[in-house]
Amino acid sequence: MISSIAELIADRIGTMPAGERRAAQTLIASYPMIGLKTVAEFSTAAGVSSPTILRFVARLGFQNYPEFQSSLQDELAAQLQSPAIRTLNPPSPGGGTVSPMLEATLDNMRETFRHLSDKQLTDIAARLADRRGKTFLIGGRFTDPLARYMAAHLAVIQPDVFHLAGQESMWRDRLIDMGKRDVLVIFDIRRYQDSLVRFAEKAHQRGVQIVLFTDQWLSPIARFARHVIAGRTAVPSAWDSSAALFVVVETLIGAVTRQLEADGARRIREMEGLR
Amino acid sequence: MISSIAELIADRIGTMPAGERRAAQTLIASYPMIGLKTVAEFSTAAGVSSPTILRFVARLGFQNYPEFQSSLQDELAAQLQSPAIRTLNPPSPGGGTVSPMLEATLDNMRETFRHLSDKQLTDIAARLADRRGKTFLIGGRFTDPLARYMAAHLAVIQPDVFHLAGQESMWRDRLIDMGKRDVLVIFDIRRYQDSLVRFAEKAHQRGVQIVLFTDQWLSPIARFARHVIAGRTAVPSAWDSSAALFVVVETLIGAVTRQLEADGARRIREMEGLR
DNA sequence: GGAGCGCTGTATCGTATGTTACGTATTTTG
DNA sequence: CAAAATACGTAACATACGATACAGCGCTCC
Repeated sequence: MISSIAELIADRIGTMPAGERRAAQTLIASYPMIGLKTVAEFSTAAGVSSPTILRFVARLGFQNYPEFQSSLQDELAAQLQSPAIRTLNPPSPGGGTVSPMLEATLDNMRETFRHLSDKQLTDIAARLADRRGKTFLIGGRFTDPLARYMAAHLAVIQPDVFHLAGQESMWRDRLIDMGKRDVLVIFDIRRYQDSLVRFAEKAHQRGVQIVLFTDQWLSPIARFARHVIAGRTAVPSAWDSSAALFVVVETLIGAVTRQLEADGARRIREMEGLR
Repeated sequence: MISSIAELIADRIGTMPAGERRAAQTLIASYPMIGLKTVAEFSTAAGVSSPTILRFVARLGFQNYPEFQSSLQDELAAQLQSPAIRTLNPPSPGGGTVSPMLEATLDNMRETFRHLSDKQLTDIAARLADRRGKTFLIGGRFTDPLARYMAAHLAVIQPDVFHLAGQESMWRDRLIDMGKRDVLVIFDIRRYQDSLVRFAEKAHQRGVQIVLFTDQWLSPIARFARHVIAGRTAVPSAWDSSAALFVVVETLIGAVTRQLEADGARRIREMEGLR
């Protein structure tokens, strides 16, 4: 079974004429980067002419050069999605139901945070800690618990935190309370819910700043969002995993808490007194 | 020091207008593959126009689009040569908010699963998949979302799944419906809630099998529980972390789903039909 | 409420890129 | 050794890609 272009080349390099063989060798030598550049660059790097490069990719079975490049890109993408850690850490023995799931989840978290800068998080935290406006949270079918979780914590350290739950008509009417200074935190992963998209759009029209938690494919709500957090969700299971997003939520809760330290502490003490 | 384009984006995304920010977000979401494609593909993926993409790369400091692509390619090449060193998000200096939190969370998960045998999980999954009895789920102040999350998933693949919410008096009365064949899943971490303990005790007296999700210090409910899952919760934050428990929940959901494969699949198809 | 500014998309343009045709060189075969 | 076939490069071509000018729109600030 031939799965990569590199293998394909190794398979056919024997039957190639001299010029094309040089092309093949230079591609293998710095695989696959040269193949992503232009035909002209490729040809000079290999010391042959452009048509030779084109004949080379044609011999590999591609209709044209762009198709060849797309194939290389797909390969790269697949390679990048399964982080090196997985190949370095042997697929832990036993192979029960636990390990693959856990490993994938850990990878997801690392990947998610790799694409998430410290600055972005502190920006969002600052926005959430800004007490001039209200904070609304809402989630989809399976992600609403995340919204609840976040709301439960934020509500402890600051006022005006509202989790939008129940019937759609219920929270749709809350739009009337939302304005420019307010923040709407939305959780929406595949399959994206129309009702949420509509809600986000209307909120956006009212000037509400939207913080979106979604998957790597980005919910259409990203159109309206001020901040987008894209978490990895793929795991060897029938379901998508929200664990990475969950960890981001906890991180954010921690960051907001730190920013509200002074006020928050007093508030918490008061609360304790009320219990 | 800014070494990667991803960092560059994170640094400037705050100062970008809406359209360019969408470009930035889509690039980050599937970094860096989109950036290697054509402007047209990039723009449609981001839902903006081509000029916006070009303005975006210009704002990042590149003279033109090809220069931007070359830069991405160089980054990729460097990354591929030393897979072990992932330079995207450097171990944030100055002890940022991200790293310690994430590291602690990952450690928690590894520790949690180290003390959790495959057998224990499959046992619990089997119990939950047993359709002769009903399944009730309930959680504490901050862990109730976990119960909801689990309930939302289980309810899709089997009938008789109930999340106990609302006023204490509401779910206390549901005790009347619980019997020997039923399972009660309880989430309770510090500070343990008296109301939950009392509820668990009464359920236990009625012969209900209790599955307890708690922290490493074990809620008093462990006395009555048939299965106890102890997750690590310590993180460098003002709050405890439920992330490890969350991952266990997802793992369990996956395991139950697998056990109910045959029935579950038909059930899901039926549900799809109803939508 | 009006004027100004900044952002965004449409339409157009120039050009770099991939592609092809053709002539020359090189190798192969009878 | 001659003749044919194959391989390769040069040069012209067409397409599609990135770049730019311009107009419409919304927003902010007087």
